[in-house]
Amino acid sequence: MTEAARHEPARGNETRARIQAVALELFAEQGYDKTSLREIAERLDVTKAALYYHFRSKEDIVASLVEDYIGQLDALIAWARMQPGTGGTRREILRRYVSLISDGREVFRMLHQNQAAVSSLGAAKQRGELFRERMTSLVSLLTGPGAALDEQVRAAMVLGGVSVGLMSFADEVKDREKLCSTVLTIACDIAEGPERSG
Amino acid sequence: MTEAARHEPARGNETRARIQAVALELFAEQGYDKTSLREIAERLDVTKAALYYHFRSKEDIVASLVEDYIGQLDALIAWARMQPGTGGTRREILRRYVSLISDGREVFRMLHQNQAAVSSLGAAKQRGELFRERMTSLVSLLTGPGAALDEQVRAAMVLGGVSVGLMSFADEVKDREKLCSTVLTIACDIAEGPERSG
DNA sequence: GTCTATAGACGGATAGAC
DNA sequence: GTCTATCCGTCTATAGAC
Repeated sequence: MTEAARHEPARGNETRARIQAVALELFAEQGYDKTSLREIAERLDVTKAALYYHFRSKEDIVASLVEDYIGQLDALIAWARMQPGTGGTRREILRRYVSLISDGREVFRMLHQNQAAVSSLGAAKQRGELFRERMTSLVSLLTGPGAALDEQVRAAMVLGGVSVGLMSFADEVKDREKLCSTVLTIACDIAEGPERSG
Repeated sequence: MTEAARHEPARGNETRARIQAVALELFAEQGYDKTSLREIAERLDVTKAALYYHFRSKEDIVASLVEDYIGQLDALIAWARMQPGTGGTRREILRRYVSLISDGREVFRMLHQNQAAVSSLGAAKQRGELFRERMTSLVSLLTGPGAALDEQVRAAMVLGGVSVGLMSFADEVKDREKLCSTVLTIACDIAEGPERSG
């Protein structure tokens, strides 16, 4: 074959990517339910029907957006499960988690602005509750098995704090790298809080 | 008048409250947009039209739900503005904030599951961005004016952590008071972190 | 790959009887 | 306060031409 694989024509994927970009922006901005396919199509100067060439349904568009992000989260969890439960591992988990959210901040924001809408998606249900489940896993990995309640609460608060810290200041900071390292430093500080004597 | 005030008949307010309760549950469970007035009416064994006697619109229902919660948040901010910027004040802000979220956890959950949907409500826009604005105020009150970036980030992470901590474990803990005090203790610990030497 | 046209369903909201 | 009936708008999705 002198060309790219038949079912992945270059132009087609370009258009597909443009659809995803516009959909992501609109979903995050004004919500999944309030964004119609007509609106997405208008922004791209195509018609609704054109969208259906690239995606089976509206749900399919959001699913394609979430897919990669969830995959990375699962990869992080899988990696963490194979590491020793040391302080160094926990810091590395947080470091990777911060990077993951920072890199996928658009999707992350969209996801959290539309939790109810996205959670009730058929595909989402098959994959389990998108977030709750993964957050529980990460909490376990940060605390170790059979941790006391307050350790679990602390770990959950660290993860929640990372999200809020990154998202709240994402738009009003010039140097994203610096924001990430600030958040990471604080997160590690919090996570190690109760074990300072150990 | 031997009866209650004419425009607040007992039965009417009972029904109104039942509508609010059902709506809150459904909005939180499956989302604002995916919950139709027909569905709410069916649960109450009345018709859609009956709902319109108690509320002008669907938007009006959710607005009535949010009203009280936002009012309490504003009251907390107003109170905090009149206090001295001491460590004791900051702890008291956090204590009240924890109570506020714990008491209004149903509304809080609904609100966060439907951020996009609720934010684009007309009434919401008039009151300013429901959350962002208030969170910024609270961050200022926790850090004092002109704080460095990392102090602001830390304060934002504390507030985010409180929400996540309370919501994540709300369903799997028997003693809510204890969860609140655990979260508060950790929140204060985090908030005081960088000032330990001062 | 993109178009026009339309099917088919559902939602919010109102009118007016009781 | 609650009902029946209905209007009108919008949406997702599909059929079929180009």
